[in-house]
Amino acid sequence: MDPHDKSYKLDEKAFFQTIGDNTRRAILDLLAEHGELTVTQISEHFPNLVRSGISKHLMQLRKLKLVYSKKRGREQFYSLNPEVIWSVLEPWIKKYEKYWSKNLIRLKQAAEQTKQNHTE
Amino acid sequence: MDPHDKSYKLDEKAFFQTIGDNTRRAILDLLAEHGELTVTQISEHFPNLVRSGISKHLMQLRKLKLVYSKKRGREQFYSLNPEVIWSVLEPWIKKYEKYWSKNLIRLKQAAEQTKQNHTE
DNA sequence: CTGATATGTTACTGGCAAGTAACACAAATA
DNA sequence: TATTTGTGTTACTTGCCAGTAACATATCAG
Repeated sequence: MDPHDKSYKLDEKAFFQTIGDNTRRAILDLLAEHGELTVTQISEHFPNLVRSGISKHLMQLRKLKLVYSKKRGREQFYSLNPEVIWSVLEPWIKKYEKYWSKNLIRLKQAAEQTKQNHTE
Repeated sequence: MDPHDKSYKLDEKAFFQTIGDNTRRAILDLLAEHGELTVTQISEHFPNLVRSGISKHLMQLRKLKLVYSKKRGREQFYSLNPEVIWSVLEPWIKKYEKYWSKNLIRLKQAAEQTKQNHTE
């Protein structure tokens, strides 16, 4: 599966199974917090796992395009790809939106505050 | 977020693993569409699976409280519990909200339209 | 009561996925 | 050049889970 293939469509099953793993969800959290990290830097946060295992998790996240990855020298830098995460989550959420109007109103307020804080 | 903090990942893991299964996600879709269904009615939508397997899936959804269940006579009726679904999803989403302000703005609009259509 | 229907439970099996170890290879460094 | 460092790959093992079959229990119909 080519991560640069534009026609590649991420399915819900693969997505939810992927983030159903504690280690991969923790990796996404680390990337959300630190922005850009190498494999070694990520591995240092998991002293109970070997580095090659972390590398395998990162390859899965890459395949699903949940993370960006670019190589500089011999180091591979990973960072979050929130658009893809949202592109899978949003359609699934919207199927239930008729039950969730009140909750979405609350989320809307959070979004507006965020927009004020981040005028990017 | 500390990936070694055990308290934060328990519910999320079970939740994402649960909806990572195609059959269980399809069951939730059925309940979202039809409102309230018995085990037999749900099973009829899965001709390739035996009924006891569907019952096991429903028990998992019950255990996580993703569905309501009430017994009438010898029939067990299941329906969606969207509040619990959202209660797990929202905190996870919010960790990335600084990346998602634009997306949340769009979702807010959907929420407001929904509120107008369902004035409940 | 007798039998049929609706649901849940348990033991079992096959397949998949996480983790590891050992290796391969490229890039930096001495 | 030789060596170390950073990353990815492969074979292997282990544990878990979806699905099934057989059974248990409760409720309804005749």
